[in-house]
Amino acid sequence: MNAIFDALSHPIRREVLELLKRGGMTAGELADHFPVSKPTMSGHFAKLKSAGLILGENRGGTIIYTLNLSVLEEAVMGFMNRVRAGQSASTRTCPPKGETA
Amino acid sequence: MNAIFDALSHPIRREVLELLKRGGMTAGELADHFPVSKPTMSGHFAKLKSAGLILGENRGGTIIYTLNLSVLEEAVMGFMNRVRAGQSASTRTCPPKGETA
DNA sequence: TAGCTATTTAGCTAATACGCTAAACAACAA
DNA sequence: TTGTTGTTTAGCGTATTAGCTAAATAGCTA
Repeated sequence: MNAIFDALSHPIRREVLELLKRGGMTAGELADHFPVSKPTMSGHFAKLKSAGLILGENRGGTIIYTLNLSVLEEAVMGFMNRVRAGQSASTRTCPPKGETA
Repeated sequence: MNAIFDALSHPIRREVLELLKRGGMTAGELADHFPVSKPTMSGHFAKLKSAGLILGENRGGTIIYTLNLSVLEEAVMGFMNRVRAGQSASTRTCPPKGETA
């Protein structure tokens, strides 16, 4: 939980997650999207990875990072549900089961 | 966006939001739930307030904080939708409109 | 082997964040 | 006015974070 929200607190790291939504990208490709050095980006990747939000696959010299969406979903939606618990239907994200949207 | 995710990065601040889900509480009531000093809690309230996540109403000497859920919803769900965009139906949070859950 | 590309690690600086105590401020009661 | 309660502000110490450059590591190609 903590590591995940910590990881989400930096705008570059949130944007990395967005870039990965369509599939894997190499560390270099990702780094090229941001105006900071590659070592700095490597630190951001490390934080995202240790939070479990991305996975790194080593493909001979280059590393392909992919989004681990389920971990993000579970942490963020779990928190939102805890904050919303007991709220009225008007603020629910989804309709109750068995009802039409 | 940034201020909101920054505010969410500290576990005490997330828990404050959860405590406020059922209604307003005074700064002192909130502070009593945590093992840190009141000045420290005051700093956490200030951060939550400047992010727009809570509102403080001054009722003669004591301050009542309330959750501003819509700001939290908009930021967090907005981000989740950006990260999910283009994902398959199996990972969607809600069923498409007009379908039964 | 050497050389090239991709990425991380090491080491540093500067800025930010979090905690504390003591003091200040505001509202109310005696 | 004095005291009491509730809360924030001021000031400080320490830890963490984010950025940099330079160097190290890993894998490929020739």
